[in-house]
Amino acid sequence: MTGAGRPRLSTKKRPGDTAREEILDAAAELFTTRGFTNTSTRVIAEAVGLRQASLYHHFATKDDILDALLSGTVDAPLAVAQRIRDSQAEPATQMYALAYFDSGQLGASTWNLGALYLLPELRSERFETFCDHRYTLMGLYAAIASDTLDQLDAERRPGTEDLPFRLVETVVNARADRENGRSDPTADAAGIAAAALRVLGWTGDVTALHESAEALLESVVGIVEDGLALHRS
Amino acid sequence: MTGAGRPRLSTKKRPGDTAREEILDAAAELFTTRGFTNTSTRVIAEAVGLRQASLYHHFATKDDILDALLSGTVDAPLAVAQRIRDSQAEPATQMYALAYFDSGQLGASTWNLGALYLLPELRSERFETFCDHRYTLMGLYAAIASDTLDQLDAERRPGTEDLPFRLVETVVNARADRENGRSDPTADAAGIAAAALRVLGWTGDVTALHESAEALLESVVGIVEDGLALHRS
DNA sequence: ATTATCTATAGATCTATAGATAATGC
DNA sequence: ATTATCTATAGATCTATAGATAATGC
Repeated sequence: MTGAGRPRLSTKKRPGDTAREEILDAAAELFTTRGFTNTSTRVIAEAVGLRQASLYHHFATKDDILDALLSGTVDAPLAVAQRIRDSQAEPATQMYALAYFDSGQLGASTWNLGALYLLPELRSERFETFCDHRYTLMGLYAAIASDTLDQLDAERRPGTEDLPFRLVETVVNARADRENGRSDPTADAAGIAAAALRVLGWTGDVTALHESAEALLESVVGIVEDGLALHRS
Repeated sequence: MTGAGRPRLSTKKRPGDTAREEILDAAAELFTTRGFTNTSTRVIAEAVGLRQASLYHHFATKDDILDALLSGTVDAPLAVAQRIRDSQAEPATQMYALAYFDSGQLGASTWNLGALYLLPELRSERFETFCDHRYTLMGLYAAIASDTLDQLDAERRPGTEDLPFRLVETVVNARADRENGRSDPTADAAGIAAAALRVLGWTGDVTALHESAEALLESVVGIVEDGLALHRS
């Protein structure tokens, strides 16, 4: 696996099977801890054990590194959401499953990349694809939430169907504050999923929902992961 | 009010009674639309109609500008939260009032400064005071949420008392997405406040709560605004 | 005299490109 | 021959300071 090419001056410093993965790992840490604009290509290269110019063999621009990282965070949730929506499960089960899966991912990923979603830089055309995917995911959340509301047939306030998505996103903020030294008794993935349903007006028992959601996810996540792995290779 | 000092080359371009206010207004727009690190002191000065170096007569560093903006967003909510907590109102009324006031402010402020809360730059010592104030506010939310949970005496999941604060913060994300061209039927302040209570397990009628919260705020906000104005002068 | 601006600039960046070099693979 | 690295550098920034200048205020 050492392969062709002039050898590096430095030994390997980052996990990853390819230079590309090593770079993404270093960039993810640096972007989340020091900020995107504040992280120079030189410090990324240093963290990997490369010279600054060598990054440009793998990524044409610094924006491309950011895009690769962000797209990596939305592809899996989007595929899962689509399969959940196409399933025959009850809306409430779909809602719980989606919120549970995503808040689990956001909470457990190596770096808190969700903290980059608010970057004004993302408004540039370069990130249009990523933003489209994220908005599609948001739309699926709203659709499932809307189905759930229909079933509960409580009074509907405008905007309520956006709240489950927003609630899941708060995992990012809670994690950022925790990493800033704030010791928080943050809600876990099941707590967020349950809250997403309460926000929609669900007042029933959550244990049964948790079970059916787990079953739904089991039938969905395996297929998605195979699909993504296939896509990558 | 033109006052002493060499005249500017440019005419006035920003609202504000003092140069300081003009600078803060321009910086707020630029930091939120182009990012903090990505906004140079030169473009701030240009937006105000000043030369770059002239900024330094009013702020010693660029960080000081950011700190002034951020502190401005947390001082009023913190004062309001403290008075609400000290009031004799029911916990649920306190919770609703606080969430209602803050999401109103976050949604209606001229610039979406809340989008800057996740900046890694804030980890530096320079912003310790701001972060402390924000964490104090978070603590007051948690305390009021905890009182509300006690009164509802439902089963308590760990982390639930943090959710109202997080839910209010989502106004920032919804607004950022809306300003990015995403047309959202976002929940308004009353919608967020009601959701904050549902998340805690409140299933009762929200109309009465809204009324009592309005009354509580009326008794509290006037005093707070006088206090802050006094403090400023 | 004090104030708020101005001009000019030092010194330190930063991104991306050009072209050389040292491996492997055929 | 191809690949992945290296060295060197152009050109464009950016923050903050030094010191001059043109008003008002006393």
